[in-house]
Amino acid sequence: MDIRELARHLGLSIGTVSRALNGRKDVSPATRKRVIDAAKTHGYIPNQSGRTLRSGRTGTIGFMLTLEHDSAMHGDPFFMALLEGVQNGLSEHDLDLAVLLARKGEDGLTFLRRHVSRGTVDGWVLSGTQHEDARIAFLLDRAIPFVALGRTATARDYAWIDLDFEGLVAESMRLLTDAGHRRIGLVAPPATINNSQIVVQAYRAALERAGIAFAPALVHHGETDESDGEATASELMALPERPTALLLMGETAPVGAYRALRRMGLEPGRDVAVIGLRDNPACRALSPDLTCFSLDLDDLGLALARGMVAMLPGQYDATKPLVQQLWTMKLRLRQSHLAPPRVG
Amino acid sequence: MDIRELARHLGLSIGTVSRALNGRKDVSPATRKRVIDAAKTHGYIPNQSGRTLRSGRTGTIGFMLTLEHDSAMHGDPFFMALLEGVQNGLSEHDLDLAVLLARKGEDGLTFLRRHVSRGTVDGWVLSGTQHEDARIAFLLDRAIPFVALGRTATARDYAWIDLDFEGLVAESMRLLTDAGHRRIGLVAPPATINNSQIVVQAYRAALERAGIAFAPALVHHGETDESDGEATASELMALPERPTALLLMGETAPVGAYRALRRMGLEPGRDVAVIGLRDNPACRALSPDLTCFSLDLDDLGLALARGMVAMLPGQYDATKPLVQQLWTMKLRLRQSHLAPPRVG
DNA sequence: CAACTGTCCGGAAACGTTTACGGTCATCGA
DNA sequence: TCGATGACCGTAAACGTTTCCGGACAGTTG
Repeated sequence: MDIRELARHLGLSIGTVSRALNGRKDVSPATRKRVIDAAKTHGYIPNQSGRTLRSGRTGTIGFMLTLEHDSAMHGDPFFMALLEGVQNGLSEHDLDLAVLLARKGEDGLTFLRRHVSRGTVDGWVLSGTQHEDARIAFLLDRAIPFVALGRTATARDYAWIDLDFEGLVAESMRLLTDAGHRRIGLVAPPATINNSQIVVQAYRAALERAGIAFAPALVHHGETDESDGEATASELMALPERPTALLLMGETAPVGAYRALRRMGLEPGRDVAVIGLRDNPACRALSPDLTCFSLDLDDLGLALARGMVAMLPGQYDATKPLVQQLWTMKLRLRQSHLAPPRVG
Repeated sequence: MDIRELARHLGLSIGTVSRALNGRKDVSPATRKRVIDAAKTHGYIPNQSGRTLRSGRTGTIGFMLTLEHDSAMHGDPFFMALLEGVQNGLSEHDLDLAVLLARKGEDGLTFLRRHVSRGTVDGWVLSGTQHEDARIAFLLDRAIPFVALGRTATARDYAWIDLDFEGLVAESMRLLTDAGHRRIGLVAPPATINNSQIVVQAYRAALERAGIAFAPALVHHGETDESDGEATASELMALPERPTALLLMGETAPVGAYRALRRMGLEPGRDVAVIGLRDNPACRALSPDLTCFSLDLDDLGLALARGMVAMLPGQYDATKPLVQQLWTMKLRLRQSHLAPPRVG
């Protein structure tokens, strides 16, 4: 069933049917209703290729998932929950969400270039932003709508939403330094990831505020999944002057860290203070309960969708400021941070 | 840069350029090379809408994610890891993967109908198959290629890959009944989900084999996420004759169950035997270590991709049998199942 | 040498939709 | 009453690509 057939059924021209369905002017209310009813009963749904080819619009927003640098996301429940929020926000504007994965060995830029020239989607939600992110420049240069989940180093203006890692780290560090901890291990994402830089800066600022010297050995950059959490926790605790507290900026890193600590005969929350990143199922499974931060992913997804829609040609208003939001996460005080600053 | 411009650059016709790029006959090796080189240097990538409109092929496979009945997947790391495997398998055939989410309040069938008539993708990977799944019939009727992750009740023949829940439950039950457990609580997915039926059947068969009467009160159907795991574990343990063992068929249900047990003063693995479904980060965080089953999601994803590709028009061979695989999961014996069958 | 065969390429018609542009009425104000 | 103004609808040209068809030419065969 295509538009031609539907038009024939109605005794109308193709053009009128199209205008009626798309809510354009130059159609009488009576015929519009007639067309819409007929479309419904005949189950007519416009072919997307034809529509896109002509109008340039796809009605779909792409969520770019690279799995390239962020292997930490594999077992990561973060995105699954986020996606639903994004789709809900987009549904309000009759848009669909398509999560696109880069191919094996394909870097983010060629992935994006490929999909952009193919015209797969109308706009992009970017995640896992690097400190220097070529994707941002690429999209800005061609004026392609996007919103980034995460900031980057660029001076150029673009729409982003990011978690308030500064605040999160500052709050964690205050908690620990106030309790007397002076050697605090930090597990941060790979240095290329923008958040990693932010985390380390906030960490150093907190140290300075507390009058503690910065010890590079206490900071570890790398993947932040479970196995890496285990490996780096072991390394940190094997240091000659080992830390009395650990700050783990990964979704599942605490799971591995707990295991590493126990293997060394150390009990989290009693012998070593531990603070995690986000209150996810994996972290909720830990015992003693992990002190970490919580976040409503549905809301975050909704905000991303709204930010995205605001960038679309129909909605875009150059006079309005771009969406640039910092999302604070709420500290969940539990037991794992309670270990006193005992020296090993 | 479109094909017309590229053709002009080369002094060739559009048709020849298209044929050269698509590896068709009727092009001399010399000009083919010239065309391909020019396309690369000029960064020409065919527009997908034009291509699809004419050929009917999109070069994309859709992974249908409903989030409708399976809210258990929200915090579920299962799919994230699976998707990468699927994409890797599809990349071998130059196909892309698009994860499509149903809109809020949109049921699976209308979602599918919408995308099928829009021509979004060439084929589908279905998950969360219901016992009576209208999507299967819909796709079969229109001869649209698909592979389902999960079986259904239909007698019709189609491609599927499923986890061996029969074997998984049988092995778990044998473990428990051999140890003397006679009251075993079961937490299964909602009854509409096909796996739920299989699980319960295997559960009942195992009981019969062990000469134990079936007690309906010990079986709970419902969501199997963390909070539901907590709620149903509480319910089951509040029974007048409470179970001495729990079999939890959800990714994160054990996390909630552990919490529920401890709140009642019961220690998993000592006072109550617990067996979980899959060895994911959340379950690895539990202590005592959860006895459960492991599975290589990369391989599973790859198999899904291969099964999908085999259904595509170019590859489909009616003489070959459809992909219908049962994937066995390996039992990981740890501590949580060790509780003796003490009566409360 | 004629007829045939095959290789390589250009021309042009699709695919299904949107949308600019005219055209036909009826209505309205002067 | 007549031109002007809208309201409404049909026509046709795009959008970018694939693919069928036929033509030109060279090589091969009888």
